[in-house]
Amino acid sequence: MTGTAPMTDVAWPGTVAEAEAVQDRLRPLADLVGPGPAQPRTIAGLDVAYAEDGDRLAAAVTVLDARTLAVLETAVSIGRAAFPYVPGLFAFRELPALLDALGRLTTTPELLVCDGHGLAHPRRFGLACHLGVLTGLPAIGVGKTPLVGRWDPPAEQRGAWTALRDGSETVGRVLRTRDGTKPVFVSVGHRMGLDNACAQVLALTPRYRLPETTRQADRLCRLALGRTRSSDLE
DNA sequence: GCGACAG
DNA sequence: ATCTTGTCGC
Repeated sequence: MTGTAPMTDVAWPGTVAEAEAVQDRLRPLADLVGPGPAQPRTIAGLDVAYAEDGDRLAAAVTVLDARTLAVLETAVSIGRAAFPYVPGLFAFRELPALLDALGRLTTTPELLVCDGHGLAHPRRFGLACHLGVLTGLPAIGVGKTPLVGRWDPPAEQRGAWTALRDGSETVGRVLRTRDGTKPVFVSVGHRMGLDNACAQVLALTPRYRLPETTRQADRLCRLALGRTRSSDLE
């Protein structure tokens, strides 16, 4: 009755200054060291696909069995971008849709793997931190390209890594998930330390560069967007 | 002042 | 993110 869209009845930033203020206010709530489950049973992947035209989007969550990587449950949410794309404020764009999709799951995943950064962010509060704090669930960020920081290229072998540093701080790791392939950028989100975050990412990438969780979510949101293209909400 | 800049 | 063909490699 009251909610199909979880965040529509609360204040949502309308300006860059407001959004940055929200990040500064929530940042202290993120747990950046909690070890998190060493052997999570279920891991969720989240991703969003956008329509070629405007800001119409489809968010997807896929819950996988951490051991077999089999898909256990999925959920999608169709909506519109809640904020323009601004590097550093990316979360405000898709958070409402992602939370809505998460709310449609019947099970609660033990870890969220986000498509984007966590601590490796200008104000140290990227999407993974934000999603983790709002849900209270352990969360990590896996980005395909850097947002902040400097690093040395890791060795070519899968598993090799180097520190991602911003100024004097280590904000994440540049991790090779496949021999001779472009590395990914792993950073802490909430309730899980960097060592475990990287271990989880390696366990999720037995064959491809990106985590299986992310790959499944990517497939699903693109499919959902296509299904709605010529039907649903105008 | 001039770039860089998650998705 | 999305728009896009072929091409190199396992």
